[in-house]
Amino acid sequence: MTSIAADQQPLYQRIANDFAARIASGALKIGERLPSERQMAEDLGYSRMTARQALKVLERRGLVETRTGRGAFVAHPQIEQQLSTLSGFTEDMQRGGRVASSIVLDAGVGAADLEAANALGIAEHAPVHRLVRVRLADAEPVGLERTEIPAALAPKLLDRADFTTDSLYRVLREDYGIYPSEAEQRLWSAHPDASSAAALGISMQSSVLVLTRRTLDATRRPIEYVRSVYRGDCFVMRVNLTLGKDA
Amino acid sequence: MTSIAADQQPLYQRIANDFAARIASGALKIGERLPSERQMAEDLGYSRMTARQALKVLERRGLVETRTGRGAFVAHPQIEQQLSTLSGFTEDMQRGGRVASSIVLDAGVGAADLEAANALGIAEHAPVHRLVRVRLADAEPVGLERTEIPAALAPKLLDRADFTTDSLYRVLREDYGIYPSEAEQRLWSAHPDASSAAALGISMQSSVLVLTRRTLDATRRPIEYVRSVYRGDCFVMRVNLTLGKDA
DNA sequence: TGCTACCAGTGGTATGCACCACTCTCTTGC
DNA sequence: GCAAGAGAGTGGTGCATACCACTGGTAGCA
Repeated sequence: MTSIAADQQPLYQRIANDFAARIASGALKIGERLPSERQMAEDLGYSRMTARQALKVLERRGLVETRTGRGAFVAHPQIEQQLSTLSGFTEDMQRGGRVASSIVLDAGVGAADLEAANALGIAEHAPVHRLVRVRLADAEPVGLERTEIPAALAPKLLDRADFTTDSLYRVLREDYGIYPSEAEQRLWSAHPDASSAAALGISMQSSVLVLTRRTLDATRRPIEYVRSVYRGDCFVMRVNLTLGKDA
Repeated sequence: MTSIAADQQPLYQRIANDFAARIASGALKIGERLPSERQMAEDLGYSRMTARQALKVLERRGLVETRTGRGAFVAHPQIEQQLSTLSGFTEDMQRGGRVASSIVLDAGVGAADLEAANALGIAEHAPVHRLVRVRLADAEPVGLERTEIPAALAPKLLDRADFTTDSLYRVLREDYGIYPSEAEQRLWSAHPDASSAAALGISMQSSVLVLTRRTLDATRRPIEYVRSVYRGDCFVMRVNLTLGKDA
C-alpha cells in the first residue's frame, strides 16, 4: 500500500496544520491557551514528543508562543506586525506625538489593470476589491495607499467594515480565514505623478518613496497587491533582519 | 553546587555553540560536511536526539543545512545574502545585462562622527575604518556607499584586501571570525546633498533613496554602520518577508 | 560495456521514559 | 489574617530505541 499518497505528510505536520486551521477559523482565539503537551498526547493517542514537535512548528510559524510552566498560547499574527512595522506608520506618528488617520478615497469593485493582474495571478480586467486610502498625520496627507484584492477571494469584503479605522488584515483573517504568511516588497525613490502629487498636496519635483507589495497566504496564493506613495520628507521605513532567536 | 552558573546552558546549546565557533574560526569551512548524527553522539558520548537538537539550532541560525540521506553541511552565510539581496545591486545589474563595479573613494582610518559613534556604541571621534565606494553600472555611477567599522574590532582591516572587488563581509568572517547576524535598516526618499549629487553626477533636485544600516554580530555587538545614497531612477530595493519554511 | 539491484549509511519520524525548573494554587501553620 | 510551604501541573532537557525514505556507491548480471 505504498502507493497511497493521501496523508504522506508526517504526523506532527498534520497535527500542526490542524491547529493552524483551528486558529485560522477562529475556533482558537488569540491569546487562548492550547491543551498541554501531555494532554494532547494522551487524548489523541500519540507521543508527547510528537506533540512537542508539532508545537515547535507552530512556534516557528509564529502562530503559537510557549511559556515555561504555563502552557502554549495562540500568538498575535506576525506577518501583519512585520508589514506594519515595516511601514510603521502609526507608531512613527504616535512616537512623534502626531495623530495618524486615514481617508478612504475609493472602496469598491473595479477591473484589475495589467500590473495588478500579473501580481495577483488573475486575468486582466478581472474584478478586484479596490481600496484607496490617504494616510494622514495630524490631518496632513503623508501617503497614498492603493490596495487590490481578487474579488473571488473574499466576496463582499468591502461591505464588512469601515476601513477608515479597521484593519484589512483583521477582516481577512476573522471573516475569511485568510492569513498572510509571506510578502514581497519593492521600493524605490521617485517623483510623484500628477494625481499622487495632488492627493498629497506636494509638488511634482518632490521626492517620494514608492512601494509595491505582493502578499501571499500560507498556500502561496496571492491575496493582495499594494501600491503606495509616501512623502519622502516625513516617512522612514525600518527593516530588521535576523537569523533565528537563539543566542 | 547549584550556585555554579558556569555552564547552565543546555547541552544541545553548548554543542551548537561549539560547532558555531568552529565554523566561525574556519576550522569547518563552507560546504564542508559535519560528522553524522550517530557518529557525533557515539564519539562524544551523548544521545543522537541531543545531537539532532543541536543541529536543529544551527539550521535555524542558518549556519548549517541538512540533506536527507547525505548529511549536514556548513551553509553559506545567510545574513550577508539577505543584506545583498536587500540591496540586490549586482544581480539587478546583471539581470539587466549591465556590468556592476565599484570605485573606492576613501579607505582608511578616521574619527567617528556623532551619528556613527552612537550607532556603533563607541565614543565620538573614536577611530573607525572608513570605506567610501561609488557603485557603478556600466561605468555610470548609481550609488554612494559609506561604511564605518570600529577600528578596535578589526585591526589593519583595510590593508587586508582590495575592496574594489572583494567582499567586506568575507574578510570580516575569514580573517576576524566576525559573523553578521542581525541588521537594522532605515530608508527614505530625499534629495541628495551637494557632495553626493556631485559624486553621482546628478542634480540636487533628483530623487534619491537614502539608506542607513546598523549591523550586529551574534553577541549583538555593533560591527558596522553604513550610510548610502542611491539614484532613484535606477535602483529598486527588494524585501521579502516570510514566516518559517514549513508549508 | 552498461545497466540493475542491492546495501550500507544518512537524516526524518515516532515512541516512551526520566528528571528538572518554573508557575500557580491551595493548604498549613503561625 | 497572612505568609510560608507543599504539591500538582507545565514546558524544557536528555536519554534509548525503532523503523522509514532517501542517497550514493558497488557488486553482479546481461
